[in-house]
Amino acid sequence: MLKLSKKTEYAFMAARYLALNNSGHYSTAKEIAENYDISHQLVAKVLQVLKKNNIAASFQGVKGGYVLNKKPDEITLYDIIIAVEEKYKLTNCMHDEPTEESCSHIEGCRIRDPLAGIQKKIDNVFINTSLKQIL
Amino acid sequence: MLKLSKKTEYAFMAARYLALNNSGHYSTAKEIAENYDISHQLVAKVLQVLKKNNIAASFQGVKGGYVLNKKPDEITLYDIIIAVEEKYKLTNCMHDEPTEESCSHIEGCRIRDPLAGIQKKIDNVFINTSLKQIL
DNA sequence: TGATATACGACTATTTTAGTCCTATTTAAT
DNA sequence: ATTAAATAGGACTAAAATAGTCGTATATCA
Ligand code: SF4
Ligand code: SF4
Repeated sequence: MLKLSKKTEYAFMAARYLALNNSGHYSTAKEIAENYDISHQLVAKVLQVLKKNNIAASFQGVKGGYVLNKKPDEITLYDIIIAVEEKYKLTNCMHDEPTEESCSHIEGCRIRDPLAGIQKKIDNVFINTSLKQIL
Repeated sequence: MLKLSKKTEYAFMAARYLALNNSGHYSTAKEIAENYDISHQLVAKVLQVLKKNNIAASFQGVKGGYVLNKKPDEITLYDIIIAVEEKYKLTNCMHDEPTEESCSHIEGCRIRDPLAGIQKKIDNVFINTSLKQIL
């Protein structure tokens, strides 16, 4: 309930690592995994997603790895969350255009609008926190 | 990921209903369930918890039911969440005193403190929204 | 005494999250 | 050329959290 997924935590960690190690060489998934003591493969996937969303840039091959694509103060935690979590929303009905599919109670529901307001405020918490602030 | 549980949604709905129907008679779980088209039993449980936490008062028997224990502007969404969700926290390590039990990565983790700050901000979103504001 | 309500524990099913495994491709160094 | 180290990414499994049901006890009114 209102918990951050490990995926997001790993993305924060990885981005943080890249921000702190921007000197010349590319940082690898393995390197990051060992530094934070987390699964190599999970970090690898998260990095791939960060790359896809232009938060990081990647280089393949033996001396390959990742670097950040922007300055740490230009990347918000919101950017990272949105990149990594397809389902970041307080309720199901906030994803697609609301239908019976997304929530069977949508008909009689009277808390949708207030919750949308809450959602915005929570979004803002993450929008207003840059990667730089968690270094 | 950062989703409200149905339990919490039902608690919001139930509290809202009680706030809007405070005229004399006690509101029953069945009544609320029908009004919002949700499971009778789930609402019942949620109401029991609200009672336990002094957000609502209950009366047993044939003409029994529930009423709010405070005015809608004296009840925050945070109160309701805390009542209903034992595990409302961004990360596992924020629950008990952090040990290896709560998170195996706690040793090398460098994002715990920043996340604690985020947690407070999110708490404040719910603390600063009263039941009255979602009527 | 029957009907209707709260109270509450145990259980099941479903969904989401976390994590692993496997294979392909790219590239630097030997 | 070959090998080793890296990204890229799909398929799969395991574990945990969520959602929902069932059954039974107790209280109260008519
Ligand atoms: S219950 Fe209401 S708020 Fe919750 S998902 Fe359904 S429509 Fe949205
Ligand atoms: S990874 Fe860090 S922040 Fe996340 S639960 Fe473990 S200690 Fe807490």
